[in-house]
Amino acid sequence: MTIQSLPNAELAVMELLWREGRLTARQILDQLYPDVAKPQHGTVQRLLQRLRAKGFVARDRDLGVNVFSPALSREDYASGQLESLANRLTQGSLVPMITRLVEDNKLSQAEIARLRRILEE
Amino acid sequence: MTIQSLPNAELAVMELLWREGRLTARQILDQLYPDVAKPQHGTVQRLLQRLRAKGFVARDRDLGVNVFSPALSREDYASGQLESLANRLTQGSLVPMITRLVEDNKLSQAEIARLRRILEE
DNA sequence: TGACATCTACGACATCGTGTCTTAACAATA
DNA sequence: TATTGTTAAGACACGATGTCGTAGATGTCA
Repeated sequence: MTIQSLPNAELAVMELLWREGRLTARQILDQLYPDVAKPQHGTVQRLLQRLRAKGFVARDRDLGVNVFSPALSREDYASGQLESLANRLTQGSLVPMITRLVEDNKLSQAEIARLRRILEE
Repeated sequence: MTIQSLPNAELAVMELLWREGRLTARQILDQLYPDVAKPQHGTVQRLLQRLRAKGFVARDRDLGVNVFSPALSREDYASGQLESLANRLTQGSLVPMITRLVEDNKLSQAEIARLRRILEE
Protein backbone atom coordinates (compact mmCIF):
# COMPACT_ATOMS: atom_id res chain seq x y z
CA MET A 1 0.00 0.00 0.00
CA THR A 2 1.68 3.09 -1.23
CA ILE A 3 0.79 6.60 -0.23
CA GLN A 4 -1.01 8.23 -3.09
CA SER A 5 0.17 11.57 -4.36
CA LEU A 6 -1.87 14.70 -3.93
CA PRO A 7 -2.94 17.26 -6.52
CA ASN A 8 -1.88 20.88 -6.11
CA ALA A 9 -4.87 22.40 -4.40
CA GLU A 10 -5.03 19.58 -1.87
CA LEU A 11 -1.31 19.82 -1.24
CA ALA A 12 -1.73 23.53 -0.61
CA VAL A 13 -4.21 22.71 2.14
CA MET A 14 -1.83 20.19 3.63
CA GLU A 15 0.96 22.76 3.56
CA LEU A 16 -1.19 25.01 5.69
CA LEU A 17 -2.08 22.27 8.09
CA TRP A 18 1.49 21.09 8.37
CA ARG A 19 2.58 24.63 9.18
CA GLU A 20 -0.18 25.54 11.59
CA GLY A 21 -1.23 22.25 13.05
CA ARG A 22 -4.95 22.74 13.60
CA LEU A 23 -7.22 24.99 11.60
CA THR A 24 -10.88 25.54 10.96
CA ALA A 25 -12.27 25.64 7.46
CA ARG A 26 -12.68 29.38 7.79
CA GLN A 27 -9.02 29.91 8.65
CA ILE A 28 -7.96 27.80 5.73
CA LEU A 29 -10.22 29.75 3.45
CA ASP A 30 -8.80 33.07 4.59
CA GLN A 31 -5.23 31.94 4.02
CA LEU A 32 -5.77 30.13 0.75
CA TYR A 33 -7.92 32.78 -0.91
CA PRO A 34 -6.99 36.04 0.79
CA ASP A 35 -7.94 38.52 -1.91
CA VAL A 36 -10.85 36.75 -3.55
CA ALA A 37 -14.20 38.34 -2.93
CA LYS A 38 -16.34 35.42 -4.02
CA PRO A 39 -17.34 32.83 -1.46
CA GLN A 40 -14.98 29.85 -1.90
CA HIS A 41 -16.38 28.05 1.12
CA GLY A 42 -17.52 25.16 -0.99
CA THR A 43 -14.13 24.70 -2.56
CA VAL A 44 -12.35 24.43 0.76
CA GLN A 45 -14.98 22.09 2.10
CA ARG A 46 -14.61 19.88 -0.93
CA LEU A 47 -10.85 19.81 -0.62
CA LEU A 48 -11.08 18.94 3.04
CA GLN A 49 -13.64 16.28 2.35
CA ARG A 50 -11.45 14.65 -0.29
CA LEU A 51 -8.40 14.84 1.96
CA ARG A 52 -10.37 13.22 4.72
CA ALA A 53 -11.56 10.47 2.38
CA LYS A 54 -7.95 9.81 1.43
CA GLY A 55 -6.93 9.67 5.05
CA PHE A 56 -4.69 12.73 5.03
CA VAL A 57 -6.75 14.86 7.33
CA ALA A 58 -8.49 14.27 10.64
CA ARG A 59 -11.54 16.16 11.83
CA ASP A 60 -12.42 17.17 15.36
CA ARG A 61 -16.01 18.26 15.68
CA ASP A 62 -16.31 18.42 19.44
CA LEU A 63 -16.37 22.18 19.40
CA GLY A 64 -19.12 23.90 17.56
CA VAL A 65 -16.89 24.20 14.53
CA ASN A 66 -14.94 21.51 12.77
CA VAL A 67 -11.23 21.63 13.40
CA PHE A 68 -8.95 19.94 10.91
CA SER A 69 -5.47 18.61 11.44
CA PRO A 70 -3.00 16.50 9.44
CA ALA A 71 -3.38 12.75 9.83
CA LEU A 72 0.02 12.29 8.24
CA SER A 73 3.19 14.26 8.81
CA ARG A 74 5.00 16.01 6.03
CA GLU A 75 7.93 13.65 6.52
CA ASP A 76 5.73 10.58 6.24
CA TYR A 77 4.17 11.89 3.10
CA ALA A 78 7.48 12.90 1.56
CA SER A 79 9.23 9.65 2.38
CA GLY A 80 6.24 7.72 1.13
CA GLN A 81 6.44 9.57 -2.16
CA LEU A 82 10.13 8.83 -2.34
CA GLU A 83 9.47 5.16 -1.75
CA SER A 84 6.86 4.94 -4.45
CA LEU A 85 9.13 6.82 -6.82
CA ALA A 86 11.89 4.29 -6.23
CA ASN A 87 9.46 1.42 -6.64
CA ARG A 88 8.17 2.71 -9.92
CA LEU A 89 11.49 3.59 -11.46
CA THR A 90 14.46 1.87 -9.92
CA GLN A 91 13.27 -1.39 -8.41
CA GLY A 92 12.86 0.18 -5.04
CA SER A 93 16.43 1.32 -4.71
CA LEU A 94 17.57 4.86 -4.01
CA VAL A 95 21.09 4.16 -5.19
CA PRO A 96 20.70 5.00 -8.89
CA MET A 97 18.93 8.27 -8.19
CA ILE A 98 21.33 9.50 -5.58
CA THR A 99 24.30 8.36 -7.60
CA ARG A 100 23.11 10.50 -10.45
CA LEU A 101 22.49 13.49 -8.21
CA VAL A 102 26.01 13.24 -6.83
CA GLU A 103 27.53 12.88 -10.29
CA ASP A 104 25.68 15.96 -11.44
CA ASN A 105 26.75 17.95 -8.39
CA LYS A 106 23.17 18.51 -7.47
CA LEU A 107 23.97 17.91 -3.81
CA SER A 108 25.84 20.47 -1.80
CA GLN A 109 28.70 19.48 0.48
CA ALA A 110 26.56 20.33 3.46
CA GLU A 111 23.79 18.10 2.21
CA ILE A 112 26.18 15.23 1.59
CA ALA A 113 27.65 15.63 5.05
CA ARG A 114 24.21 15.56 6.62
CA LEU A 115 23.25 12.46 4.69
CA ARG A 116 26.45 10.74 5.74
CA ARG A 117 25.66 11.47 9.34
CA ILE A 118 22.20 10.01 9.03
CA LEU A 119 23.53 6.83 7.54
CA GLU A 120 26.05 6.27 10.34
CA GLU A 121 24.23 3.83 12.56
CA MET B 1 13.17 23.81 -15.29
CA THR B 2 12.11 20.63 -13.69
CA ILE B 3 11.55 17.39 -15.49
CA GLN B 4 7.86 16.83 -15.77
CA SER B 5 6.39 13.55 -14.66
CA LEU B 6 4.90 11.09 -17.10
CA PRO B 7 1.49 9.43 -17.06
CA ASN B 8 1.28 5.65 -16.96
CA ALA B 9 0.90 4.79 -20.60
CA GLU B 10 3.76 7.03 -21.59
CA LEU B 11 5.93 5.66 -18.83
CA ALA B 12 5.23 2.17 -20.10
CA VAL B 13 6.62 3.16 -23.48
CA MET B 14 9.69 4.64 -21.83
CA GLU B 15 10.18 1.42 -19.86
CA LEU B 16 10.34 -0.47 -23.13
CA LEU B 17 12.73 1.98 -24.69
CA TRP B 18 14.95 2.04 -21.63
CA ARG B 19 15.11 -1.73 -21.68
CA GLU B 20 15.59 -2.24 -25.40
CA GLY B 21 17.30 0.94 -26.52
CA ARG B 22 15.90 1.41 -30.01
CA LEU B 23 12.53 0.26 -31.24
CA THR B 24 10.16 0.85 -34.09
CA ALA B 25 6.54 1.75 -33.46
CA ARG B 26 5.56 -1.74 -34.57
CA GLN B 27 7.81 -3.41 -32.01
CA ILE B 28 6.45 -1.20 -29.28
CA LEU B 29 2.92 -2.03 -30.33
CA ASP B 30 3.58 -5.76 -30.22
CA GLN B 31 5.05 -5.59 -26.75
CA LEU B 32 2.58 -3.15 -25.24
CA TYR B 33 -0.57 -4.78 -26.62
CA PRO B 34 0.35 -8.41 -27.23
CA ASP B 35 -3.09 -10.01 -27.01
CA VAL B 36 -5.27 -7.23 -28.36
CA ALA B 37 -6.71 -7.94 -31.78
CA LYS B 38 -7.76 -4.42 -32.58
CA PRO B 39 -5.27 -2.16 -34.32
CA GLN B 40 -3.80 0.11 -31.66
CA HIS B 41 -1.39 1.72 -34.08
CA GLY B 42 -2.84 5.12 -33.49
CA THR B 43 -2.48 4.84 -29.75
CA VAL B 44 1.21 4.04 -29.92
CA GLN B 45 1.82 6.77 -32.45
CA ARG B 46 0.07 9.25 -30.22
CA LEU B 47 2.07 8.23 -27.19
CA LEU B 48 5.31 8.49 -29.11
CA GLN B 49 4.31 11.83 -30.51
CA ARG B 50 3.55 13.21 -27.07
CA LEU B 51 6.77 11.80 -25.65
CA ARG B 52 8.68 13.42 -28.48
CA ALA B 53 6.95 16.74 -27.85
CA LYS B 54 7.99 16.51 -24.22
CA GLY B 55 11.54 15.74 -25.20
CA PHE B 56 11.68 12.24 -23.80
CA VAL B 57 12.05 10.39 -27.05
CA ALA B 58 14.21 10.89 -30.13
CA ARG B 59 13.29 9.77 -33.62
CA ASP B 60 15.55 8.46 -36.34
CA ARG B 61 13.84 8.42 -39.69
CA ASP B 62 16.82 7.74 -41.92
CA LEU B 63 15.71 4.19 -42.49
CA GLY B 64 12.39 3.65 -44.14
CA VAL B 65 10.78 3.24 -40.76
CA ASN B 66 10.97 5.53 -37.78
CA VAL B 67 13.17 4.24 -35.02
CA PHE B 68 12.61 5.62 -31.55
CA SER B 69 15.03 5.83 -28.67
CA PRO B 70 15.08 7.47 -25.24
CA ALA B 71 16.29 11.04 -25.20
CA LEU B 72 16.66 10.81 -21.44
CA SER B 73 18.06 7.98 -19.38
CA ARG B 74 16.08 6.29 -16.69
CA GLU B 75 18.53 7.63 -14.13
CA ASP B 76 18.15 11.18 -15.34
CA TYR B 77 14.40 10.89 -15.23
CA ALA B 78 14.38 9.27 -11.81
CA SER B 79 16.81 11.72 -10.26
CA GLY B 80 14.88 14.59 -11.81
CA GLN B 81 11.72 13.31 -10.21
CA LEU B 82 13.51 13.00 -6.90
CA GLU B 83 14.72 16.57 -7.18
CA SER B 84 11.28 17.95 -7.92
CA LEU B 85 9.85 15.90 -5.07
CA ALA B 86 12.35 17.43 -2.67
CA ASN B 87 11.69 20.90 -4.02
CA ARG B 88 7.97 20.56 -3.60
CA LEU B 89 7.99 19.03 -0.14
CA THR B 90 11.17 19.60 1.81
CA GLN B 91 12.76 22.78 0.52
CA GLY B 92 14.96 20.86 -1.84
CA SER B 93 16.61 18.75 0.80
CA LEU B 94 16.74 14.97 0.84
CA VAL B 95 17.60 14.86 4.50
CA PRO B 96 14.10 14.74 5.97
CA MET B 97 12.94 12.02 3.61
CA ILE B 98 15.93 9.80 4.07
CA THR B 99 15.95 10.38 7.79
CA ARG B 100 12.40 9.11 7.95
CA LEU B 101 13.16 6.09 5.79
CA VAL B 102 16.05 5.15 8.04
CA GLU B 103 13.97 5.60 11.19
CA ASP B 104 11.29 3.38 9.74
CA ASN B 105 13.80 0.73 8.74
CA LYS B 106 12.72 1.04 5.15
CA LEU B 107 16.33 0.81 4.01
CA SER B 108 18.23 -2.45 4.12
CA GLN B 109 21.75 -2.62 5.47
CA ALA B 110 23.01 -3.30 1.98
CA GLU B 111 21.23 -0.25 0.67
CA ILE B 112 22.63 1.91 3.43
CA ALA B 113 26.13 0.61 2.79
CA ARG B 114 25.84 1.37 -0.89
CA LEU B 115 24.62 4.88 -0.21
CA ARG B 116 27.49 5.47 2.18
CA ARG B 117 29.94 4.42 -0.47
CA ILE B 118 28.42 6.81 -2.99
CA LEU B 119 28.66 9.69 -0.58
CA GLU B 120 32.36 9.10 0.15
CA GLU B 121 34.02 11.50 -2.24
C1' DT C 1 2.96 0.24 -63.44
C1' DG C 2 -0.66 -0.98 -60.44
C1' DA C 3 -2.35 -3.32 -56.25
C1' DC C 4 -1.62 -4.01 -51.73
C1' DA C 5 0.27 -3.65 -47.22
C1' DT C 6 2.48 -0.88 -43.91
C1' DC C 7 3.69 3.30 -41.62
C1' DT C 8 2.74 7.96 -40.20
C1' DA C 9 0.19 11.92 -38.76
C1' DC C 10 -3.65 13.88 -36.94
C1' DG C 11 -8.46 14.61 -35.78
C1' DA C 12 -12.12 13.05 -32.70
C1' DC C 13 -13.82 11.23 -28.66
C1' DA C 14 -14.91 9.11 -23.86
C1' DT C 15 -13.39 9.20 -19.47
C1' DC C 16 -11.53 10.76 -15.33
C1' DG C 17 -9.41 13.92 -12.00
C1' DT C 18 -9.25 18.40 -10.44
C1' DG C 19 -10.79 22.80 -9.14
C1' DT C 20 -14.62 25.73 -8.70
C1' DC C 21 -19.18 27.38 -7.73
C1' DT C 22 -24.08 26.99 -6.12
C1' DT C 23 -27.45 25.74 -3.35
C1' DA C 24 -29.66 23.93 0.59
C1' DA C 25 -29.78 22.06 5.17
C1' DC C 26 -28.19 22.96 9.70
C1' DA C 27 -26.47 25.42 13.91
C1' DA C 28 -25.69 29.35 16.64
C1' DT C 29 -26.42 33.86 18.17
C1' DA C 30 -28.41 38.41 18.59
C1' DT D 1 -37.51 35.29 14.62
C1' DA D 2 -33.93 37.18 11.70
C1' DT D 3 -29.27 36.98 10.61
C1' DT D 4 -24.97 35.11 10.21
C1' DG D 5 -21.87 31.44 9.72
C1' DT D 6 -20.92 26.44 8.94
C1' DT D 7 -21.41 22.03 6.69
C1' DA D 8 -22.68 18.91 3.08
C1' DA D 9 -23.47 17.59 -1.38
C1' DG D 10 -24.74 18.35 -6.23
C1' DA D 11 -23.29 20.26 -10.69
C1' DC D 12 -20.11 21.79 -13.89
C1' DA D 13 -15.91 23.45 -16.75
C1' DC D 14 -11.63 22.32 -17.99
C1' DG D 15 -7.61 19.80 -19.06
C1' DA D 16 -5.01 15.51 -19.32
C1' DT D 17 -5.07 10.96 -20.65
C1' DG D 18 -5.96 6.93 -23.24
C1' DT D 19 -8.15 5.15 -27.25
C1' DC D 20 -9.84 4.77 -31.88
C1' DG D 21 -10.51 5.90 -36.89
C1' DT D 22 -9.17 7.77 -41.00
C1' DA D 23 -6.49 9.69 -44.64
C1' DG D 24 -2.24 10.53 -46.75
C1' DA D 25 2.60 8.91 -47.54
C1' DT D 26 5.75 5.34 -48.34
C1' DG D 27 7.30 1.04 -49.67
C1' DT D 28 6.99 -3.79 -51.78
C1' DC D 29 5.90 -7.18 -55.00
C1' DA D 30 3.36 -9.31 -58.83
